[in-house]
Amino acid sequence: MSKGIISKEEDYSQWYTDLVIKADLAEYSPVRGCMIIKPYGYSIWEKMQAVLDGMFKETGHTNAYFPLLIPKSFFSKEASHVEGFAKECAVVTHYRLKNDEDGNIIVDPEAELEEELIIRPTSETIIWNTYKGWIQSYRDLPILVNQWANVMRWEMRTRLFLRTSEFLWQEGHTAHATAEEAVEETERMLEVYADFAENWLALPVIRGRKTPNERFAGALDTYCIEALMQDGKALQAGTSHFLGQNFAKAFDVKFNTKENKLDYVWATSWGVSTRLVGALIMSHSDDAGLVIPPKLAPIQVIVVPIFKHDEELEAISAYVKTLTQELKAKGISVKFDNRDTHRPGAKFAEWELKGIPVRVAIGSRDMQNGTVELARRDTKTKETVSQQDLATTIERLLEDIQQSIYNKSLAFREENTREVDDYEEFKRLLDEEPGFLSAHWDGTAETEQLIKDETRATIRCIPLNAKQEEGRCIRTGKPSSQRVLFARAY
RNA sequence: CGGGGUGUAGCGUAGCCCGGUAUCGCGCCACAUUUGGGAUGUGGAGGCCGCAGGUUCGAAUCCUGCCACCCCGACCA
Repeated sequence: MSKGIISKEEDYSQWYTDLVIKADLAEYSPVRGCMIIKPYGYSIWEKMQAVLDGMFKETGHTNAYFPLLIPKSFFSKEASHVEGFAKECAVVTHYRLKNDEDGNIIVDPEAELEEELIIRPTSETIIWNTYKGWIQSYRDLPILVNQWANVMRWEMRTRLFLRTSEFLWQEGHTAHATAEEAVEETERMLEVYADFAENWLALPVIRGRKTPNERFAGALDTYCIEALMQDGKALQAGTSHFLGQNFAKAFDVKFNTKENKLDYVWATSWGVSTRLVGALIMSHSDDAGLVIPPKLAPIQVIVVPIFKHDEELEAISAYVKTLTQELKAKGISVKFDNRDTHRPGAKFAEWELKGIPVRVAIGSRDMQNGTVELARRDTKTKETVSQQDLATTIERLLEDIQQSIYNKSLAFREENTREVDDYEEFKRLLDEEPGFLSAHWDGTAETEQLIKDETRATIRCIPLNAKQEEGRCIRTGKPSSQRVLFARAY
């Protein structure tokens, strides 16, 4: 176990917080519910952004930017949307401060805004207000826009990365001529997220649809990817919404069809956030610190020299310089930790805490033998290998780590996904062996709510690949045609 | 907003009942010895004891008010 980090077993949620702080990912800010993302944490987010952005471009999207502030009146236009977000909006009411008689800074009561402005909790309203001006004809469609932005939702209970009042995300907003095309887009982007989660985050996810209760405010259908964390709780890792014509109607966005008829535009929106950093931490890390999948690690290889004298360090440095060039030629990022202020053991612990996938330790003995000590973070194993073709050895090792982290997470999820047909057993499992529970549900919001009230478990999703199977609702015994996934969730 | 708790050095804390300007550890700085898994020794710096009043010769300690944060619940990517 690492210094200053409580073990996962003892207190999972404290373990998570310790890790975020100790690994230098983020810290608390002076403002409640907001966090400071530190350079190391931000560099992970940047890697995610770069990959996702590439995927969005690949699927035909382009980036744009819409304002942080949204006129309050925009919000009231889509009824369920207001209802969903009203309780957590920060509102800007004034535009000036001044000094009062005592010299204190106060809000200038004279500087009240005519129309209050909402700090965006999401951008559908301002975007659809804008799209109205962009769309007249089917020839203007589709519009495939994404924006990278911050948003604010005044959360009551916050946790670093998982739920903060302000967070960073991307939100895609597309406009289409037909419902089919919009649904296709919704599903396409869900698959982009699933692909990203599985092949980059090494995080297996369930693709599914939300129940009406859990839908995005203003959506006709919400698709999601759900992941299982190491404590058996579920985490929604990304969502993609089919918005139907709701926003087009609210903002009066009509277009001329090919048949020269007037119709409302079909919409989608989809997003993932810095919550993914939290998902990354919670799914792979251990008591020694972070475990970052190689494809997202800001530094993939750390090289630690072991030396007694400057001459030894020089000899090692010369070798490391060559190695570094070879690794960089293969697109592998590497850092040489030649600080003389820390001893090797301290460096090992530090880089383990930060989750660097591969460590190369090299001392005089290795230099004589033509070897290095190669350690992998995920399994904490190490072996002595030849310097011959080391860059290639490392390249393969990184691929192997990426795959085995994924396999491990997948095995964990499979072990902790259980089919249940008895309500008492359902409740027992939630308490004693938390994970996904696959159970029949009668399809009503009432039963869903009842189960939630009684067990604190929610329907995470209706899996897309679920097989049709006759059964009886776990709570009411009414007939059901397929299983849905329940879990306690973040 | 309800229930519980905590504010003392960068971090974690002792002291508070029973008033006398603050303890210990980590970290930090200097020097020396060290370096194949978190080094050791010696010396040193660092505090408006959350804020504002009050009681008192004297308040981290007692009293009053305020503020902030954390944990548990209702809301959520």
